[in-house]
Amino acid sequence: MRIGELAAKAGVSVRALRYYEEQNLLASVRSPSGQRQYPDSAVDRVQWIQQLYAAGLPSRTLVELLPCTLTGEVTIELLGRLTAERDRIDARISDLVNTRDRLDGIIATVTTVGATGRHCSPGNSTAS
Amino acid sequence: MRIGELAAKAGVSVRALRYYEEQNLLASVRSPSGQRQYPDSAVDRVQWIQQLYAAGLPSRTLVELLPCTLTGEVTIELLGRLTAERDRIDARISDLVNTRDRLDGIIATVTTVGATGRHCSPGNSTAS
DNA sequence: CTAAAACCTGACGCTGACGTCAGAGGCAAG
DNA sequence: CTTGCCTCTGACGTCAGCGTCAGGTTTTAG
Repeated sequence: MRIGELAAKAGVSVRALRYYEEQNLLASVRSPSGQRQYPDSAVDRVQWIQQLYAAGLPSRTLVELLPCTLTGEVTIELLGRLTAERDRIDARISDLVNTRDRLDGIIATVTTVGATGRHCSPGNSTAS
Repeated sequence: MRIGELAAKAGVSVRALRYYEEQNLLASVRSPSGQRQYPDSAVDRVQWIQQLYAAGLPSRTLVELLPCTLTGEVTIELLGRLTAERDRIDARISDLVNTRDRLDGIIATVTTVGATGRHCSPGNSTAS
């Protein structure tokens, strides 16, 4: 498939795909005229890249870890990096849960509310 | 307290605090000579700001939501924004858990490893 | 009193993951 | 053959949350 189709299927922009190639995250075979050709498997790969980006991993890290997350072959250093990143994600999860719970607490104190634009505060459930 | 002390106590840079003020996230009283003065409560406030930043909320959103997360007073629209952000954080947590689990799966297939620099793959537990 | 440390206001620099525009070539349809 | 969409390679623009430097004032320690 060509780049436009891959972009559509993976839900990213064409620019993003060319950027991934620039970062050595995604390879392509070139047609005689220079157009990029991708196998079907590229869709999953791109989505996995997106997921790791969303987890906060920068492209440098992805360059190192992406191959082994797909082949399952890894050196012991890479395994260390892998578990380290996993732990960092774990930590971020904890932080987010913490923040969400705190927001929930705040929301709970002002749950009972009047009409649009009205003011409300903790003791304002059925306003006088 | 002055800005340097606040920075130290809150664990952020002086520059960050001035930036927060620029973004109307953190107010200060000025001494006659123009130096910023903060109350003790500013430490908690700054840490809360940091936590919300870490949760992915941009400063524009913080400007709207920060006051009511501290006073408990909120309009119904703000309550909507508040729960919306909570839900977005929830979604991010789900994504991260998903990613972490996938990484865990990958790590599990290569857990038993040999010496530094050695190669390993799923069936390589007690290498020959 | 003086030197160091802390503070001030601009204002430009940085990083990362792209967006976007320019200018040119490819490719199937009518 | 030309219309129109897709693709190509640069290369500069963007945005956010600060870092950092310049050049000057204020506060503090000795």
